[in-house]
Amino acid sequence: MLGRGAGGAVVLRELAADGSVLEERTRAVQELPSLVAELEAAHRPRWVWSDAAAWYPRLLAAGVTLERCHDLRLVHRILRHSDLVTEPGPLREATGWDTPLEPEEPRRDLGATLFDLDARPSAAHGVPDGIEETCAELERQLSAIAGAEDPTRLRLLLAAESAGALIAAELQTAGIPWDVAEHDRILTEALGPRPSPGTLPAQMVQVAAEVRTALGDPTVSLDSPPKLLRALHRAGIDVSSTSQWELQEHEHPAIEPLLRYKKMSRLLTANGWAWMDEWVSEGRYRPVYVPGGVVTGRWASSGGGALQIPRRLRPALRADPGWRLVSADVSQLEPRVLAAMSHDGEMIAAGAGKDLYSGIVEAGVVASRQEAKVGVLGALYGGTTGDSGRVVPRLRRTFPEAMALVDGAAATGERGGTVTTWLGRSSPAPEPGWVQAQRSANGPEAASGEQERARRSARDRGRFTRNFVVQGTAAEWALSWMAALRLRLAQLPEVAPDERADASGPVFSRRAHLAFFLHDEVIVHAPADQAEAAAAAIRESADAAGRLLFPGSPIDFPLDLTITERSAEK
DNA sequence: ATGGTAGGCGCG
DNA sequence: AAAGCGCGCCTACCAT
Repeated sequence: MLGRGAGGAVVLRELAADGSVLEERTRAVQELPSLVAELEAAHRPRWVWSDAAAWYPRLLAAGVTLERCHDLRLVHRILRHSDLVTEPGPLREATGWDTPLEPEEPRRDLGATLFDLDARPSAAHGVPDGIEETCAELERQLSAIAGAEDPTRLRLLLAAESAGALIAAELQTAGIPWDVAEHDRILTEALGPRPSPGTLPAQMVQVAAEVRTALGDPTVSLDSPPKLLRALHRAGIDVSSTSQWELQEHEHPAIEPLLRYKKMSRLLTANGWAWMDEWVSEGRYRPVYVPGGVVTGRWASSGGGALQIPRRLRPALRADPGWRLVSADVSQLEPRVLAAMSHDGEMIAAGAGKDLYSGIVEAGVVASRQEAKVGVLGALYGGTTGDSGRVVPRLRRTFPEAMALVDGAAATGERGGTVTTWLGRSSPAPEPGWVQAQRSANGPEAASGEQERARRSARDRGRFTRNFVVQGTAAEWALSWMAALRLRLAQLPEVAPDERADASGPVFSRRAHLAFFLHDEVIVHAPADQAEAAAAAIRESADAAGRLLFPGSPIDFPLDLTITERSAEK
């Protein structure tokens, strides 16, 4: 266990399995990496600390990686809400362990403040990290886990979540190998050459002129939705917003160039040259990942937009010379997870060894893959209208167990209840105001408008809980996948770093490492002669994750996997 | 000037 | 208004 001691020192406390203290040492923070490395090599312990985001980057910067940890902050957030926890003790009260997930300012200067205790993100947002409070929190958590309804399952979740905390820090340290020249080429092709600051790229200027001509309005601003909307109305285009999906329903010479302008504008403002200058350095894009940042357990990102990189920029993701990108994504992760959770034999069979949507077509439920996809998404999201509304009832007949699971989750949510993922993450309880509004809308004096609002709000919540169990369990599968993969990659031998690969820092320039994660997709950056081994590790880890979560289930999780030098747009 | 919100759009 | 989930980020806009 690591915690802060008096005078800025770090206390390292070794605990036995029964919680008794074996040994305690106090060290200056500069001495921490070497001591931790020594103990890691000797014992492979589970490191307990307040917050991996606070402790681990400095160890990584010193070249130290760890196998396992227990992240008190992330674990607390799960235990605090989990319905599996029957003896929560003080865990459900608001404490410093429930602080916001992310630092106020994304930290992109890991080197500068590496050994500056007060600059640590935890200090900034108040996670307690003194050794005694760290120890006390661990005791509370262990006791809550031991008393839980299904401690084995919960422990899987907590271990996976903590592994995710290690992985997120490692991803940021390693960075994504990013080809600035290719990025610039894509921008230049789409927008024209990089303009001087404060001016628009040439091709955007030209397209904007086309739009203004077609609208018969030489000065209208295309970047202000209200002004643009009025100009559209003046030109006889009857839209209620300026969004692309509404615009494309209309016939007018201004529409096509306007949609083109919007695409260009989006690319420039979200991932243009300014983004490149801010987020890419030394051939690495280093976004900030926020494990557990989404209520369902998915990761979020903070700064750099790691989870929103547009597909058209994917070719800028390029392996170092002599290295490869091994990319893999899971086909239809969420419906497969649902099939396994609900033991729906028909749905498991539809996806067995092939594309699940095609399997649904072959089962005779719908005529086309597109229908199958829209229907399944409607089932997961609670769609009631249009194409998905038409298909969902048929899915309900063919896949009764799967549909009963999500329908049940929706019904629970509508009643104000909480739902729980496969491994034990529960949805937050509704706000007291929500419960009150539902109660009063059901009372005898409720106005019809109030009733309608309350019903809509109940249905909204039902769609949230419906999706929560599936999205959350899929996130658990993905964490388990990455956790297994990380350990397998660590078994691959180190190689001699070349000059360019040094950009990954002292640890990851010498070995295959995770470089990117996006909900159901990973990219490993590996030396070329280890690419096949890395691919095998990715596959084995996916199988392992399936067996870990759903032992004995015939469910499979097929991957699309490629080994390339440059990421494909797809 | 600063801060919060909404529109819009990128990702799964 | 994307028919139906979860996010983050940019800009314009309006309140303070």
